Amino acid sequence: MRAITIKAAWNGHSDCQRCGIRESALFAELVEADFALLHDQIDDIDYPPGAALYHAGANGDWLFTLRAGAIKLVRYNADGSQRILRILRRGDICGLEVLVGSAYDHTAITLSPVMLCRIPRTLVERLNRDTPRLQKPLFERWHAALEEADAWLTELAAGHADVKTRVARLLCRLGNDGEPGLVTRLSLEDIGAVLGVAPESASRALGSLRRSNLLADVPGDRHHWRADTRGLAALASPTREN
Amino acid sequence: MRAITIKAAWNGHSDCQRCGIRESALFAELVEADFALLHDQIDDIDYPPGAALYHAGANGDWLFTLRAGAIKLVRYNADGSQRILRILRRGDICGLEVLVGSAYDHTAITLSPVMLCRIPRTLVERLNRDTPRLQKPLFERWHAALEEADAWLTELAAGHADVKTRVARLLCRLGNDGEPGLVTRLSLEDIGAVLGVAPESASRALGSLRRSNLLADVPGDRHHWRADTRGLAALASPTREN
DNA sequence: CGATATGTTGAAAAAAGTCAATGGCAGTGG
DNA sequence: CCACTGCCATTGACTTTTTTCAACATATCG
Repeated sequence: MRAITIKAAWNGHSDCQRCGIRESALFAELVEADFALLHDQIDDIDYPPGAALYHAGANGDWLFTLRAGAIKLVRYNADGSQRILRILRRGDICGLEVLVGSAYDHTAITLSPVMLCRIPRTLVERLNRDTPRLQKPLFERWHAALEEADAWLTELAAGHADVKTRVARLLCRLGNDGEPGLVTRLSLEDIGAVLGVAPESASRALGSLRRSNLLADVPGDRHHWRADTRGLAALASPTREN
Repeated sequence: MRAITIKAAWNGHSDCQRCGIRESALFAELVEADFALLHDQIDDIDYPPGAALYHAGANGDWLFTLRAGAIKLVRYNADGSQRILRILRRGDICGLEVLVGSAYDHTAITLSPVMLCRIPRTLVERLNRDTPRLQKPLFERWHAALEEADAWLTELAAGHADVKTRVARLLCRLGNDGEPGLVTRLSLEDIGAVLGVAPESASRALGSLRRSNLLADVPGDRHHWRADTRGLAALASPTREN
């Protein structure tokens, strides 16, 4: 591990009322009056790939809403190896746990250039006290996180599916909403840390997918792959009729 | 799979104010006045082993608090195999998700004789609307469920640990609070469904643990094992100094 | 007392891990 | 501009772990 000096770029305060992901954001159901409280408290920040938003166990003063890019939530084992527990995409929230305890449960690291909103914990707590409108979205966020964890346990964890199948499933989950066929690229080490396999095994699985024309590099773009989403999905689901 | 006719025994309404797990229960922080609302709405029910509390996708009208015994939360794959996502113990809640959507996310099946409280969804919703005291415990429950899912992903899912180690970790999690050294017994199929391994592999791991005197059957009790918790923990954690 | 479930064990096959060598590519510094 | 270095990915050969298939044991239940 090397020390990285990351310069996060501050883009000013967020205008939540005109936010591009407003309809899916935490504050979707707030009304005009509520937004007065938000003014100047939420910062709009960019991070380069590989930046740490926060570390597991650290005291948490902020929640984050991801507006573009991808973030991995990581936990480190006693032996120093990492395990990736979730990968967050546009519209996802991270750091929700600071509303319960005050420490972060995971380490959050950017996988690509990231644009996000940084929301003070105290603001969410105050809004939640003052209006009943925030509670439902908060419950829904908890539920979504749990659903995601459950899906990883069923689809991505070992058992009844070989590495190639699970890599295909992972790639399906990494699809970019905007451009179909474009998936965010992970390092072999990261794929290994998601699936619990050796990086070499991940490489062999990717190689096999490439040879089947289900996956290809994007020339000049080291942050994405080009993927045959339908083909991968067919491989990923055991929908064979026999 | 065989059809089972299960007769659940109704023990009358619960007296939440004098509940044995009151301090850790959902309603721990309610005050005297709130309990008036609870009267006669919460049922105290017993289930035999192998009973289904509810099925994934079914409409959910109840939450459950587990007062004794163990419950598995299961999801079925397309090919009919089961995956166990969590195992709930005394004090745990299941069915929280009905507060968000109205359908259950998993199938809940008892692993042993179970005593639980059945709470109507509408009651929790009303209480949560009328008093602010329920929100914090609800958030904490969501958080606890997510923590548990994350722990399973890191400790029990494959990767950097062989079957024997993971079985040892699972057994550590199955310890009974009341009687140290007594752990709730799972079938080989269930262990397989938790760890994502074949039942035969689970059997071999258990055999190895038995031969090391870390595990033994309890004569006359098919619902428990006797385990050397310290020895298992030593096996489970990679805390070797070398 | 069979009949069915569940658990155990052995032997062979398959999957994945490990170790090591190689190649490409980006960034660095002459 | 080019060699050099470090990082990451790929590939092969070999080892280990786990699965699979099968046979057999044990227990429960009508």
